[in-house]
Amino acid sequence: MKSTATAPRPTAHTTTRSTARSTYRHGDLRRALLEAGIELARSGGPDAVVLREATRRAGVVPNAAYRHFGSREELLHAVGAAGLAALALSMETELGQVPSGLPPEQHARAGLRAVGAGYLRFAQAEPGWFRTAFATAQPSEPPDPAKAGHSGLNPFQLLGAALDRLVAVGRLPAERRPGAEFLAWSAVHGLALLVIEGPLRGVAPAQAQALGQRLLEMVDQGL
Amino acid sequence: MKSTATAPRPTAHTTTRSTARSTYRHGDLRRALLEAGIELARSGGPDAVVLREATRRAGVVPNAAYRHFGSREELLHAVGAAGLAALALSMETELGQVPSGLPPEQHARAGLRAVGAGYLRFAQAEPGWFRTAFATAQPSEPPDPAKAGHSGLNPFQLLGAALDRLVAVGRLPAERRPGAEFLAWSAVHGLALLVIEGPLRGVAPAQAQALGQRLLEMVDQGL
DNA sequence: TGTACATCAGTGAACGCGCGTTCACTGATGTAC
DNA sequence: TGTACATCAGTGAACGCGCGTTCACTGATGTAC
Repeated sequence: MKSTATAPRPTAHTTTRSTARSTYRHGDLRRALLEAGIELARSGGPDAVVLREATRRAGVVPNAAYRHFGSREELLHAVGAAGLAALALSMETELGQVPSGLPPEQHARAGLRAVGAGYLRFAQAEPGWFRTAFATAQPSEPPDPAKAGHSGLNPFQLLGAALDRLVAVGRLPAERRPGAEFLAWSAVHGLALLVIEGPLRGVAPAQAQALGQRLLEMVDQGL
Repeated sequence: MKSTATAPRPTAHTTTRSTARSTYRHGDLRRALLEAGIELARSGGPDAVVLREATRRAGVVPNAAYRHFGSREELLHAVGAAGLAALALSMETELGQVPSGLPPEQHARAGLRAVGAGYLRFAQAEPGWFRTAFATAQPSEPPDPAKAGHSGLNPFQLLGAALDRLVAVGRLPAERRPGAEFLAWSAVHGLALLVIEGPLRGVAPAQAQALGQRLLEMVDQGL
C-alpha cells in the first residue's frame, strides 16, 4: 500500500523524521539539511553524508537541497566546518578547567595539555563528525568564523595560542616555535585515529584516556 | 562500432591492459587481481579498490574474481596485507642503514628513529596504499606472514622490537615499556596523515622530511 | 600413445541498488500600488 | 484595506552511472585407464 497517493500535498511525506511540515514552504530547510548532515556524519563519517538521505530526513524532495547547497560537496563542507567549531568548543571547555592559581610556566603547560585533551575528547566522543571535520580542516588560511569556538578562535588557532604562551613563559625556546603546531598536532591526531579507527578501536575509554595523558606528557617533555 | 561481436573469444577483450591473454584460462588471475588492486589502492586509497575495475585491468569478466576472492572486501584485505608487508620492508631498509659501530644506547635510539622514518617514508611515497594498509592493520593479533617483511616481523613487531632494545639498553624504564608502541605510533601516524591528507598536504618533501626528523626527536626525548 | 572423463576457471547476461544532478513546473509569500 | 504581480522555495519526474553479486553456461586442462 503506497500511501503517497491521496494525502494532501504538504503533509504527504509521512516518512519525515524531524520536520513534519504543515506548510508548503519548509521554513528553515538549510538548517534542517545541515543538521541532518551532521547526524549522518556523526553516525558514519564523511562518506555517510549523502545528499538524498539528508533531504529524506528533512522531509523534502531530493533536489530541494539545491536551493541551499550547490552540491553534495558543499553540504559536506558545511558539516565539517560545524565540526571544527564543535572541536574548538571542546578545547575551550578543557581550557576553562585549568586552575588559574598556577605559576606561569605550569599554567602554560596545562594550557597545551588542555588543548590536546579537548582534541582527544571530541575525537572519541564524536568519531564520525571528527573525521568529517578533519577532512575540512585542510585548505586555506583565511580564518572562517564558522569554524571557531566561543573565543572566536578555531582549533588550529587555539593550539597556536597555547604554544605562544609556552614561549612567552620561557618553557619553549622561541627558535623551536615555528612548526611546533604540527608536532603536537601529529601526536594527538595520531592517537585519535588509533583509537577511533585503528588498532586501539574498542579499547576501554578509561584506558584510552590514560594513554592520552601519557601522550600529552610525551609531547610536553619532548617539544 | 562494438568490436566484441566477431572477435575470437580468448582475445576478445581488447581493452585489457596488462595481461593480453592468448589462452582461455588466465594463468594467474589471483595475482593479477591483487596487483590491479594494489595499483588502484596506490592511486586512490581503499575506496578506489573496486572489484570490477580490477577485473577490467586483468582482462577478465567481473564475476571471474569470485573464483579467487569471496568478495570485494576480501580483495581489499589482501591489498592491505601486501601494504603492511611493504611497510615492514620500508622500515627494514631504514634499520639497515643504522651504523653498526655506535655505542649501545645510541644504537638503540637510532633503531627507533629508523622504524619511524621507514613508516613516514612509506606513507609519503605510497599514500593510498598506506591508507589501505592501515585500514587492514586493525584486527587480530595472530601475526600473519603475509604482512611481514624480510625479517618475518610485521610493522608493529618491528616497532616493538625497537622499543625492547631501548629497554635492554637502559634508555627506557621498563615500567614505561607497556603501551609505548602506541605513543610512538601515534606521533608518527599523525604526522603521516597531516602530510598525506591533512593540512600539510602539498608541503615540499624536504620540509616534510625535516618535520619528520623533529617529530622523531620529540618522541625520542619524550618517551 | 591414445581416449574418456571429471574438474573448475572464466564467460555471458542479468539483477537491484542508491546515488548526484537536471529539467520544467507550481504555488506560497511578500511587496507595490 | 484590497488587489496584481514578481519572486523563488519546494515538487515531480527522469537521467545515466557504476557498483557488487547471482545464475546457468562452456570449454581448457590434467588424470585414469
